[in-house]
Amino acid sequence: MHLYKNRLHYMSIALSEQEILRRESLQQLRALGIDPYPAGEFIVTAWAHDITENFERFPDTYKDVTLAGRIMTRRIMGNASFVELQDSTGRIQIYLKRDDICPGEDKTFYNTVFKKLLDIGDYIGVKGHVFLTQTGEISVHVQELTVLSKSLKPLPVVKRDEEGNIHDAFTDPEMRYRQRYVDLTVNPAYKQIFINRSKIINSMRDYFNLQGWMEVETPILQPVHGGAAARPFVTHHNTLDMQLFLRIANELYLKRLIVAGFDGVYEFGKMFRNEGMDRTHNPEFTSLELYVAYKDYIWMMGMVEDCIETVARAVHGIPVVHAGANEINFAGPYEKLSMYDSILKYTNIDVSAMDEAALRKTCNELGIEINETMGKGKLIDEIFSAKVEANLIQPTFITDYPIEMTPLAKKHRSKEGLVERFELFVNGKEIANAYSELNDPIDQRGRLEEQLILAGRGDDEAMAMDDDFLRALEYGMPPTSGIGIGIDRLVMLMTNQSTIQEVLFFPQMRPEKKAKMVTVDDFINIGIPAEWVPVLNKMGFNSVHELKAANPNKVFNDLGGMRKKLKLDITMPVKEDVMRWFE
RNA sequence: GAUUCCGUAGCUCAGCUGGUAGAGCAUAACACUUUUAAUGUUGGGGUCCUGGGUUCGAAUCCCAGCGGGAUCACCA
Repeated sequence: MHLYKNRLHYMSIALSEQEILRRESLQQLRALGIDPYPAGEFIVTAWAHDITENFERFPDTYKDVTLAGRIMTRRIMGNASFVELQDSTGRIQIYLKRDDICPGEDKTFYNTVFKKLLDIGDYIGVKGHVFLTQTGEISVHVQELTVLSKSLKPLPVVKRDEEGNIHDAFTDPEMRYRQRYVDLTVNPAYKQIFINRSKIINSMRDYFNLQGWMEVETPILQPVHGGAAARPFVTHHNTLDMQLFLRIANELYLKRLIVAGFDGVYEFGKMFRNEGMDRTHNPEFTSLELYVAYKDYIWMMGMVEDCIETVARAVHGIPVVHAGANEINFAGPYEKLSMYDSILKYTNIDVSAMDEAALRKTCNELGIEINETMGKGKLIDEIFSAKVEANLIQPTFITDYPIEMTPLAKKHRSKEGLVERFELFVNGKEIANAYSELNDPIDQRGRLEEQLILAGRGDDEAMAMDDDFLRALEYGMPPTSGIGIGIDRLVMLMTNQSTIQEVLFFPQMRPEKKAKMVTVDDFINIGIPAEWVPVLNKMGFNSVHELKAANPNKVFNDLGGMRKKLKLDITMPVKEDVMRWFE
């Protein structure tokens, strides 16, 4: 009890005035016999969006409704009040009359509980009938009100005027991302992005399942990080005493499942790459990987056209999507350009026959920065990135990449030096990457050995050797086509967002700065009364060490000042005692 | 990692060449039975991000740190 009291006392200094008031309201609710956090089920029969959409057509269906949500605004006018209630579907105005919710003599529930003890952000349940106010707003006339959950921290209040202009918007990206729960409460329009994200993933899953392909899960903790070119996160397993990596890709495991005899396998999963963060990169991101046996990359292009169009229709009803200033049409077929042809088209330079020296010269002429570690494939990629990518607004397949860039794809069936690979570009960004998968185990071993040489040259993204994967290939993998789709970027495209943070509920952030550990016991041990410890903390002394470094006379004077300022009803220590703290 | 801008009340933000900390909303009190950015009157609320420095005096000027945004580099 004593400890509890101290904690309350400590909090009352650390909390804002409004937070203290809400805690007091909480106690008063309990004192009135109202549980601010009731345990029982509250049966909801109606939702805001449905009522505002359908009330005028079917007024008779809304004569007895029960809904639940948060109080978002209150307009109290004496013995009648208007409240905007927000539930998962939207907002609706509710109308409360004192004598309706307090039919007897005792008006405490309206005058005290509703008017004084409830706040913006509190969850309530209401039962009543839907009607039209004099000003024509669909509202719920409340007969019964139930407190469902008390909110102790004030929500930011976002106001909208008649023209729909937003005032005092909650827009600080740091607060929005760190406290997504607040963001989505006061900016509910952002919920649509995440609803659409779910629709996108579900429509793809439905599409794949309809083809008879199987959803699988493969290891996130991997002893060898393979399947992509990126720096990994490293961790350690205690029992096995071994280094493990968080996967940068799942490609090699899915191929093992094709070896195992499945015709089609796919996985939606998080990948982890220990690299930069910006508006298109988060350290963990979601990819979809799909592998289908007996298919090639040409077949895969048709599958992608069909699948992505299905996704666009699932979200928007039509295959046309707005992305920034562009209008993108996902109805296939999409334009197909070989990598060399695309460079020819946008630069008038034919790089198809160039050797490494000629490519270096071309890069220099185009003003593209290069370095010695770059091989032929990387140089071509640099030219492509700099001169072509941004032009690819409508969905475009770029096909037939140089072999040096792509150690896991099959050699082109007819063109020397190329592989059977395509990437799908939309709105200037890569959305998907697909191959006719390399299933020749000897060729695969050779290609991974070339990667080791690149690594030796200083390329820290070169792929690692995976002997077990090679062993699997040696048993035999059927001809297979595989594809990877960056789900976050697909969602960005489909929801017209320019930053990845907007399509992730909890984007990676630096850790919040924590308040220094307050060592209450240490203060008490040197003779400081417990009730004065929070005051010292408030004055900025978070450890005994910090306190002892201060001027004892000033501390004594300041204690008096704080006592007055905070209107504390605690005994002032005598000066001799304070001086003793510093011995 | 580089450049640049920012950090003031619960929220959104003012605060000039340095001189006692401001507004709107929120909050508290009173009034008000169909309002809707409700209204009217009256209050309370601040570690001006942190730490140094210059100065008689710093939210303001200088330095360092922390945190965030934007642009660029690497990457999907």
